[in-house]
Amino acid sequence: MPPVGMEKEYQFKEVERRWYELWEKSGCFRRPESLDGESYTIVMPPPNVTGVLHMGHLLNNTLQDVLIRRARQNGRCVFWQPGTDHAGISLQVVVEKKLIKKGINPKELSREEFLEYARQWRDDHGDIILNQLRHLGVSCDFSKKVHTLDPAYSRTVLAGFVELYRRGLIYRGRRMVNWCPKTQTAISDEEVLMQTQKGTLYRMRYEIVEDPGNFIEISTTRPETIPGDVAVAVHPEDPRYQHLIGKHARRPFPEVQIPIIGDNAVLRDFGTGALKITPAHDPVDFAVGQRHGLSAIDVLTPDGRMNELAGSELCGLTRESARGKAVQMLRERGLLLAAEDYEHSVGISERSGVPIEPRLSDQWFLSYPCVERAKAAIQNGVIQFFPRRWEKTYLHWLDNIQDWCISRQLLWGHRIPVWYRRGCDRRDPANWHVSLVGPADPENWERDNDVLDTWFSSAFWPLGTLGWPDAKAMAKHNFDFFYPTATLITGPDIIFFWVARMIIMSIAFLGGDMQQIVPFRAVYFTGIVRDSQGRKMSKSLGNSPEPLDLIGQYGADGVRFGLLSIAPQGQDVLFDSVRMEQGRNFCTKLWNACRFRILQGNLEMPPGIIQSFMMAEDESILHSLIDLTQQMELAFSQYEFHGAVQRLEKFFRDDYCDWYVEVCKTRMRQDESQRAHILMLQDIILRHYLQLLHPFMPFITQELWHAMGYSGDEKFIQNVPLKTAEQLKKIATISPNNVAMVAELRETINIIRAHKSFLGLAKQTQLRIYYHSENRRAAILKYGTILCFLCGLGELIDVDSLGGRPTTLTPWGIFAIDAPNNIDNKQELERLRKEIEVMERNIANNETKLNSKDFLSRAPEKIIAGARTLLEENRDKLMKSQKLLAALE
RNA sequence: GGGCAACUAGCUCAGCGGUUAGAGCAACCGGUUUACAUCCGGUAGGUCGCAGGUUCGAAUCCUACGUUGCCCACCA
Repeated sequence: MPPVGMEKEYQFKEVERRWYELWEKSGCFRRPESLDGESYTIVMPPPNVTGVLHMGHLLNNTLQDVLIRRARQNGRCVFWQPGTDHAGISLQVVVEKKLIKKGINPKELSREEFLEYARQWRDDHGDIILNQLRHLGVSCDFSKKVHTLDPAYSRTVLAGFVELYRRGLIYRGRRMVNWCPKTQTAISDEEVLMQTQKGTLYRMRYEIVEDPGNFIEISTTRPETIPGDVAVAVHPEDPRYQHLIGKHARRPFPEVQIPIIGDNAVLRDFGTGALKITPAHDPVDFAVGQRHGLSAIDVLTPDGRMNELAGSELCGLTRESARGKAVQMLRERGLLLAAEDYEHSVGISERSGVPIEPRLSDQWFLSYPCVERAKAAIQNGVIQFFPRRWEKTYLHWLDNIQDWCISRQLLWGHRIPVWYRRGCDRRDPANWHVSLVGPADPENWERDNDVLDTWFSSAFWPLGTLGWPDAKAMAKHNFDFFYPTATLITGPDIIFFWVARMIIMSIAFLGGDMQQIVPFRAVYFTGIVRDSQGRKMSKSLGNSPEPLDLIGQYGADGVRFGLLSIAPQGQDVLFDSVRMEQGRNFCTKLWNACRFRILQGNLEMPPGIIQSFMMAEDESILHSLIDLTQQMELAFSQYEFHGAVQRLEKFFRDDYCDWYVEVCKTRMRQDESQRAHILMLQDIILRHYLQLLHPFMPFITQELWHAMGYSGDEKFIQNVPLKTAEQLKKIATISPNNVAMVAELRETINIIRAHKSFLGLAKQTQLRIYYHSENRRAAILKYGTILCFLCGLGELIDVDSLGGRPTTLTPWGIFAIDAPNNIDNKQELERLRKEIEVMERNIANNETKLNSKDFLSRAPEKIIAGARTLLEENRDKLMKSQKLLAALE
């Protein structure tokens, strides 16, 4: 097929738009209908419908797309599952705010009315991120998109709940939970962020009832909870207070007698060593209360205000203002002894940013199943983490795992599939109905108003998207073929929220061999994208670039390549738009190199290597290509994309463009007969290189694949089988001697270039160069033209004596540029002296080493031999350099 | 309080027991003989955080310390 014309400039915008459209239209991102060979599945971490596309999405989805496209090249049966998450609390907050703006009070709406608004909002905004990701070139199967609130996926989630309940792992209980007073729902431990805050530690005293006029001193940071005190606790073995145990203290407001008790939970050396016990508002106190049969007095309302039990003076105040008021009341009563500045940790609700309130309430909890097996999956390597260090974090979490509060007092989400018998005690399990379909006589039942934690629903993501647990749906989705998925790409910040829970649920619900039931075989944890100064990207700092603008400016390929080039495995990425620019520049380079090949004309010969035309530099570039291919194979097996893109670029710029193509120019000028052979080799190299590069830069490689006429029957490069390094080796015989000789030639050229630069002769292109060589005369003769061309010199002349000219030492002999007599060789002299100095030092070091008995007796033979060779080489080189120096001086 | 990571050239990072520690960017010098100035050639720049130890040999392994970042933790 004749190559189509190529424009002088690469128009990435037009190219990227055109190919993406073609790809989608052709359905080549779709999960194949016929299931041939091995599957390769990735589930995309579903973006929140409330989310905004950010740099993290770009990095994450680039990595997934790289793996997916490479898998297609390797002939795998690929399925990349996209989707969106309903984002429970986050969406509810957004919609409530919007309603209030419109003058609608969300609290006055019925459940259904509110949900209608919420659904509308989701339908309007939910797919924005997925659509934006198309600009990045993601090749997921959009036709299989799943949303966590889709009816089918909802059934998965609720079926999971029902089954866990049936197994006795989900239970309802009145327990201390993290309460968010702002959103007024319980949240899980993982959603509480501990923050150090400056506060005040108050020292106060309660009077001993049995011993009027005497007091017990107590430390607290929360005087506003005094009305909830039901006891004072001391350590049972604390000699200061032992005698008070069994007596009573007078709680100041509302005034009442409370017992003084002994409990081991009290730390003797903290504060005064006496602790006020407020079971309704502190987890430790709650435990103490349980042990001593104390009641709990809840003095707060759900929105964080004091209630009537707090007494008339405090009732109605917020937590914060009640604290000030309580301090004032203590002072008035002469009970406040001190108020010291105090730094301590406070739990903050991740979602709303306000301090959480430990609160006693009726909630649904999950006792995690299969914890030991979930640990084993990592320990035995059934699931591999990249980088490995996250394994420890994961295992540590599972070692200390607590039951999970999964109910949320929200409207937006999967409503808990539990019904309570109307008018009966909801705490009695006899009055519960738990099922997917609900009770047969619904009129006698009321459904639980709560919904499930969003993370509970995402725990089923790899299962539910493939139809689990419905047998028909699973068959339709070819569950058995596509499960387990290959690699999960996500951030380490959700290792507990999501990764661990998916592993647990999958193991809990699927039976059989661990290899077959884990949700994925590898997890790659990305770093966080930060700004160039290492700060987190945030709206308020204004340091977060707009992803779509970046793509518009540098092209999707440029952005992908740039991002990967600065994203070492598991390390944070310091964003720098200069890198995107480099990515774009590399596209231009690639474009020009291919354009140059096209300008050389069509190739009329059938493909295949003609050994008789093969020259050392051909073998050398093929060797580099094979080496690159091998490195790519290794990189993919180790998830080392950062190094991979750097190697790809280095090969292309240094080995192919700046070396091989330049050599070819000379050769073709010298000898037209080689033309076809050279062009064919370039085609072989470019063709394979485009394939290697394709996962990273899908658009330009596709465009060039087409423009270069490589497409043949298969229009899309991603579907063309990629040759392995082993297969490549078969296309030609490569002699290591020839490769080594080319390496010497390249080094010789580098040295002569530097020499010329040192002498300030860069502008002179027609100067002659003299040489004297002991054993490389034939090679120099053969490659003379190339050498002159690449060094920008005129003519090469073999001489016995180089006279007094400034000379330089290369692997191929001594070279001397025919410089004007008055040339300033000061710099060259200096360089030579420095080089001699370094060499002398090295020789001395090496001699010492080789004179050491210990070294000779203990070091391996190979190392000793290496040291000997090096010493000899250096001595020889030193001798020659000294001669050169003498001649120059 | 416990844990994890990082510390190598001005910046971002490779190297993770064996010859003289590398790359990209930035800096500096120089270059357009028709693929490419979105390019090419060259130069300079490092006692590998600090102190010990193991070893014939340490940037690399061990220990302590320092600095920074992150995670976990119910001292009120």
